[in-house]
Order: sequence, then structure tokens, then C-alpha cells
Amino acid sequence: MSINLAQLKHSQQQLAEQVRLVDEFNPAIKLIAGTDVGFEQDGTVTRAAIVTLTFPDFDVVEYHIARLATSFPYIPGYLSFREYPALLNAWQQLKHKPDLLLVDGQGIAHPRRLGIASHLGLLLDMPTIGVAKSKLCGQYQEQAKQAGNVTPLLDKHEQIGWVLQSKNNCNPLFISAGHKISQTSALHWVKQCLRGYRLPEPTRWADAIASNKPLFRKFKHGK
DNA sequence: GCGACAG
DNA sequence: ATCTTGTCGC
Repeated sequence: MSINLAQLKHSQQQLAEQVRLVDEFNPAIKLIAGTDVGFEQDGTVTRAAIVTLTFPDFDVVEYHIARLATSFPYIPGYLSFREYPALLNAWQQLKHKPDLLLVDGQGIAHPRRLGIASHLGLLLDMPTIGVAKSKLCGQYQEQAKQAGNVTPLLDKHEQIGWVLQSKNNCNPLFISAGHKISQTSALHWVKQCLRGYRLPEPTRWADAIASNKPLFRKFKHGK
């Protein structure tokens, strides 16, 4: 297969125009889902995990793992083309659709304002938030590694997200609105999902499920 | 030209 | 992302 990045870049610019950052504090949220993607066999297989949790108790309602042949390489700025096929597959298996989706990666904190969280939000027509463990683009003021600290992530003078110190002495999280939510609400909901760990619960569970970590193993045994 | 660069 | 033990700091 051949890849036409100029074409995909144009596609992202077109899609970015459809992203809507609506400020809608929604106190009625009852289900929040998280996603995480991993790879197997030298990257030839993409493994996407999605998990739906209750809010605010964070009880696991259901989870699914989709394994598909990898069809696109990793290219910074084009991550969604590599991961969304498996994520859509996992999403279609969900019986209980969530009210909000936390995606591992950037939302609009992207060169063309279309990180994987925004792209997925458009494809699913769902409110999404980008929760990234490292920065793709933008600048910010360094801050103390004290839980609760927040500083805006800027591109020139435009705010594209937030740099959140989610836990003491840990690297910060890069939060940005994905789709159908505002920057302020995105930060609000991620904070609501923090339980003393660096990652918000939906993301932490998705990570544990995708990588079969202790948290998930323990869950499977006791249930 | 050079460095940066989600997962 | 993934391959991997011990180790340092909270």
C-alpha cells in the first residue's frame, strides 16, 4: 500500500473544521469510557481496548479488546490513521455506550487540531477528551510537580490544551478537548476521574486491560 | 539547515 | 508502542 500524506493532511484539515468545542457542563454523566492501544508481533497486530465505567464510582461495566492487522505506520501527527480502525471495532462491541470517552492521545492539541481523540469523536459523534502522556506540539511554563497544578498548553497565543500535574512527582498529563466538549470541561472531567494515580480511571483501566496488568488480572480472578 | 515529534 | 532488572524517590 502507498501512503499519500499530503492527501491525509488535507483530510485532517477538512475534518478539523467539523470539530465542535461546546461548553456543556453535564452533571448527568453516568458512564465514562476509556481507550488504550497496544501492539503485538513487531507491530503487525494492533490491539485496542475499551472499557466502560460507572461515574462516579468507577465500577467496570464492560470491556472489549479488538485485535486487527496493523494497516498504517506510526507517523507523528497521523496517529489516528494507525489506531482508529481497531478502536472502532472495539467500540462496536460495546453494549453500553458511554456519555463521555477519554482517548489516549491528543485532542485538538495537534498541528492541524485533529488528534486521535478529536478524530474518533467525529467518527463516533461522541464527546471525547484527549489524555496524552507526552506532548506533540505547543509550549508551556514549567511548573512544580505538585498534584493539582495546571498550566495552559499554548501554540503561539492560542490555547490548545492543558498541562496537568495529576500526581505528585510524576510527569504531567497533556489534556485537550477532543470533540463536543470545551477545554474547561475537558479539564474538569479528567480531574473528576483522578483517584490518586497519574492516569484518570477510565484510561488506567483501559491501559491495564490492553496490557493485561495486575489491576486487570486481579479483577478477572475476583469475578 | 536543525531540532521536535501523541503511540 | 515494545523489549526488560534493579533501583531510586515519594
